[in-house]
Amino acid sequence: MADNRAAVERNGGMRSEILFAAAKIIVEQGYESCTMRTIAKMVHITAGSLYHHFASKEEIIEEIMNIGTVALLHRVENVLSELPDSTPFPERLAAAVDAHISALLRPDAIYMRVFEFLPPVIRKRSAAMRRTYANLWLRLFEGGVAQGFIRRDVNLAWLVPYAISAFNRVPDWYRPKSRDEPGIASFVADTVLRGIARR
Amino acid sequence: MADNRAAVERNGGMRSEILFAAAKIIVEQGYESCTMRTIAKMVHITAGSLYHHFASKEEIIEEIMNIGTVALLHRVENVLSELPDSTPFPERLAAAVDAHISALLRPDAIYMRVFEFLPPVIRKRSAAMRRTYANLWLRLFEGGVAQGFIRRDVNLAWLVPYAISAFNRVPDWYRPKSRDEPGIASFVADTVLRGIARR
Amino acid sequence: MADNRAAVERNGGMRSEILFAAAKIIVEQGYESCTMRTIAKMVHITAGSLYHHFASKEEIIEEIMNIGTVALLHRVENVLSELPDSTPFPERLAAAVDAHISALLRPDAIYMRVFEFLPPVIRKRSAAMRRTYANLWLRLFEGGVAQGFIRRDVNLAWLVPYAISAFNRVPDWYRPKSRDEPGIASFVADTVLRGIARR
Amino acid sequence: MADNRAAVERNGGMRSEILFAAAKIIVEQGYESCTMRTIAKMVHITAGSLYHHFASKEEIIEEIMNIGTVALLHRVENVLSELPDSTPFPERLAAAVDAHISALLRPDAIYMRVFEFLPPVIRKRSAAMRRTYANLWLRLFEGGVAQGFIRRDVNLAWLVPYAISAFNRVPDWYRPKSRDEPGIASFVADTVLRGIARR
DNA sequence: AATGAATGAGACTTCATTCAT
DNA sequence: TATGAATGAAGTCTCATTCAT
Repeated sequence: MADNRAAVERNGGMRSEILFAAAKIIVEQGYESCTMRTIAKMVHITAGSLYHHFASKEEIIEEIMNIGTVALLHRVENVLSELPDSTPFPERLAAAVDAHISALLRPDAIYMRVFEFLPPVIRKRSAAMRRTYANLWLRLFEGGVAQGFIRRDVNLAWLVPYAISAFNRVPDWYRPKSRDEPGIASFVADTVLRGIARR
Repeated sequence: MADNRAAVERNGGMRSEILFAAAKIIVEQGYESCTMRTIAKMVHITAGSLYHHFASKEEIIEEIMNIGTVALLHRVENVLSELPDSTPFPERLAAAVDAHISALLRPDAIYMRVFEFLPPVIRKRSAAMRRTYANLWLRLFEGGVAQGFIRRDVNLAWLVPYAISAFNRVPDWYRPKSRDEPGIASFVADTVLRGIARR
Repeated sequence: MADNRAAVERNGGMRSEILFAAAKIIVEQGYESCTMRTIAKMVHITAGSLYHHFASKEEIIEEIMNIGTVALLHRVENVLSELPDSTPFPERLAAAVDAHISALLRPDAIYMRVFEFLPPVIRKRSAAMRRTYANLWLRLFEGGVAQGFIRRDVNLAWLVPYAISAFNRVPDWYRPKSRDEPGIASFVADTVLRGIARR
Repeated sequence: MADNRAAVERNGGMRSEILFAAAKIIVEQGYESCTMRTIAKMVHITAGSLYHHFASKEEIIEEIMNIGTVALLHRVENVLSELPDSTPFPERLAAAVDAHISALLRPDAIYMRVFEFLPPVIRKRSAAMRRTYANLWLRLFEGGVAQGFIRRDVNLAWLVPYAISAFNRVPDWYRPKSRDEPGIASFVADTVLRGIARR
């Protein structure tokens, strides 16, 4: 459930193996190294055989991108929806930031990290879904404003992409020491919260 | 002087024309579109002729990457060094953030923006120089701590890459309305400062 | 009976469905579009399943080609054999030309039209059968000579392929206006007859 | 001047070598055998190198097709324009038929024969030029009608494609015995003329 | 019979690079 | 310096065919 790899695996083992292999290559070696040949080699078939499972390379990449985006969206949505409605904003924010960042940091959360490695041209294709995700955060912050936790002069239209882009880059520079070190998500959530808090 | 194009121009006009062309292509069309042929076409020579100026494509890319990093480094260094030593940390931070972000947002600051478009494999080659830049920010923040503006519990080893990566992504989502709108850099500097401030 | 689809249907419905599908694709979309996959899709099976009915693509194509040639041969033979032996040559010629051309023009006469769409390499394989068909026409014309309707100086060895190739191309350029317009066959028969007639 | 290979050769030896090689393969082995690799092999370069001379395979094929069509058009046009205006229709027809057919029969007239080997989809691209050629023949026949050599009831809209398609197929079946045997063109011209003649 | 997955060859094309001129 | 032609590797993709299930 770290990402929906399990869900994918239900139908067509090879199909999900291919998606996983491609995602792994992208995150570990970069988008340029992700060719039909390298993907095929990783799942022990030939490049041509990939076309029995996907119509094109584009389809593979797009599917990976969407899996990752949807997984991230669902994960944060779920975490927030499990909190009582009465939960104060700081706690909600901490939970959401933790959901986002700790998801990215899991060694098996390949799909969610893919997006950051894709060339801009391709990224644009998931613009709609990314906007949905951004809206989730916007509503979260709007709740914070309504509850009086956020200064009224904070421009939420800037805050949302600023925050999300900062979250997304954490795996680039953060090397966890112990597997469950919670510190980094707290640090980020705390820094963001104080950055926009009233008082 | 937005970046050190002038400096480059000293040794051979064509050489710098090539670098500029390659950088422009990368930022405007993506790394994938930056081939020896597209570069050559932009400077009105043939692909083969590029090899009279550079030993390989790698050399071109690497040089661009370094130019950008060095330019950014010098820019922020200069801004900070022009401030009196007595300048309080908040002001220094604001100046540095503004230097970094507004540099990236200038339409002609091609070199500095290149880095974000390069594949990870290539990016790694400028790790040393990026570390130098990170150290500049580390010293800045350490000053803030020494002056008592930053909480002692803030992990600067996390803060620096967190902040820099957030800065670098601003051009991805921020579309300036008027040419000289200063708001975005202030917003970022302010949010960061409050995020780490004592009290 | 326009072609011998009925005869084919005796052994195995699927077998003839495949042949018909392949012929249809060739005539309507061109030989290049006729792949094992496109054939399979048209008969609602998979490409691999085709091999339960035919040993190879070659076999399919060759069979179609032969069906068409044989169908044409039989059709013209039948028309001629139904005429009384006393029928004068001009009438026999008109009947034969009509049989050939109007067969090609029928929307359902797929098999007979296939030949003109096949690459030369493949066409050559039906050379023997085509020669048989040519001989039919040769005998027809020899009858015309014997009856004194054809000038003695006409080289029948040239006339036969010249005429047949002209007939075969009619569907390329002739677009019938009404379904039963008989004009085109008459035109061709008339032009050929006058072209070789005595006096 | 049999075709404009000479003219082509003036600019870029390799370019015309490629065109000639491709045309040769198409006529001798069929369109299916004409791949970038077979073309390249014939001119002793690699497949990739072909792209220094042509942007795509399509460009090569189209150029060949046009060279052939134009060459045929010019050839017949020239022959007719060299005849005095007073030349009676039968003589004009004989000259035109001879120009067309004997051109096709020359061993070096590769380009002009290519058209008949191309798949319909590709042929359509030269429809305009082929129409121009058809118009040339239409005017020729209209002259015959005006001079009273052709029966008024002959449908010229049918006659033109009927005749041209018959001419084009001559190389398929006619094997010249001596190099300059003129018989076949006379035979065809004669047969056509009598086929449509008044009286 | 039928399928779905796989294959290996080969299709067109692009790329960084080399080198004689 | 600059070029234009060439290369070899690699890219995506299609095809006829095979075979265990």
